Amino acid sequence: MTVDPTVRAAPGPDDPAAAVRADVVTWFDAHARDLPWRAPDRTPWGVLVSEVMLQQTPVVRVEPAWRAWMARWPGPADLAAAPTADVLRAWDRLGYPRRALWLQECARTVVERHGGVLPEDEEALLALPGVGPYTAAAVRAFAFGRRSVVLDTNVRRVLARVAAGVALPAPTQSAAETRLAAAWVPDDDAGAARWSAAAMELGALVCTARAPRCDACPVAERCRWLAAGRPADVHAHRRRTQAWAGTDRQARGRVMALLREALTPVPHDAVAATWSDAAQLARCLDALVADGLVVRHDAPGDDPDPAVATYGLPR
DNA sequence: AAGCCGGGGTG
DNA sequence: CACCCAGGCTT
Repeated sequence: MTVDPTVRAAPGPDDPAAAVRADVVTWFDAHARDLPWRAPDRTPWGVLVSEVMLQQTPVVRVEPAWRAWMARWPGPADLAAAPTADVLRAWDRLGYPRRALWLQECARTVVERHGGVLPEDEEALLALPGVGPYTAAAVRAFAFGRRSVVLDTNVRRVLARVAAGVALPAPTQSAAETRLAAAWVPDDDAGAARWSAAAMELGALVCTARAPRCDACPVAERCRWLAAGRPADVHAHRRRTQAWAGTDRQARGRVMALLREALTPVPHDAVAATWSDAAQLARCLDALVADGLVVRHDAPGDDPDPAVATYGLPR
């Protein structure tokens, strides 16, 4: 079904949502973290870089990486011209290195299709590699100060508790949830951007997933979940934590860590030493090559035997 | 809608 | 040691 993004919050002085928004924004003004991508000298491109890095990676790990990254490649043209191997090394251990690939592709698209200027239009943003509904909305709000429905894991959790009265949002995002979030976003551009930033910050610092600090919450008196006695998560039985040990993701991570450190192509034997299951490693290497994260150099005489090939990061 | 894709800090 | 983190892409 389609969701009308023009749905507005009900006006009026007795609107409880408006009261919550006002208090959350006031709290944000006093408690917002001093993050570099919020600094006055930030650029729209810098905001986009931060949003991509923050996809599933915590703020504390992103901050130093973002500073180094922006110092090295300040704008999309700089990143577009960089060797991909350097980009993947700079990504370091932020995780999900395909994001680094997408970010460079994004930079090249911005240069080629938008003259090196990040577009404000939501459709144009969504068309960029690695930019999905969240990131497009976040860039519109935080880089350009435009109204958008920013719905990340923090906002989902805040609305689940304050508005819906449940411990945590459902495992998968619903259309009703998007509609609710849209209804909570103020009409005006500046107010909308401020609310989104404030709601995310509240979710990150106070209304946390693990141990919420309701005693420090600016809207504790209006929270449906707290009023209900903080009932347990209804969806707990459906949540499945992703396995790690022995998975392809761990194997891929081993390979990428090895190749990031290598200054010259790595012989297959050295790659094989990082993983005991040879068949699994072979699959992962094929997948990494297909993803564009790894390049396989066949031995002279065009021998396709993977056992005598060498591996490296793409130039 | 569900599965896949890193890595590390934390309760 | 399970859980969580400013998600996106593919099927």
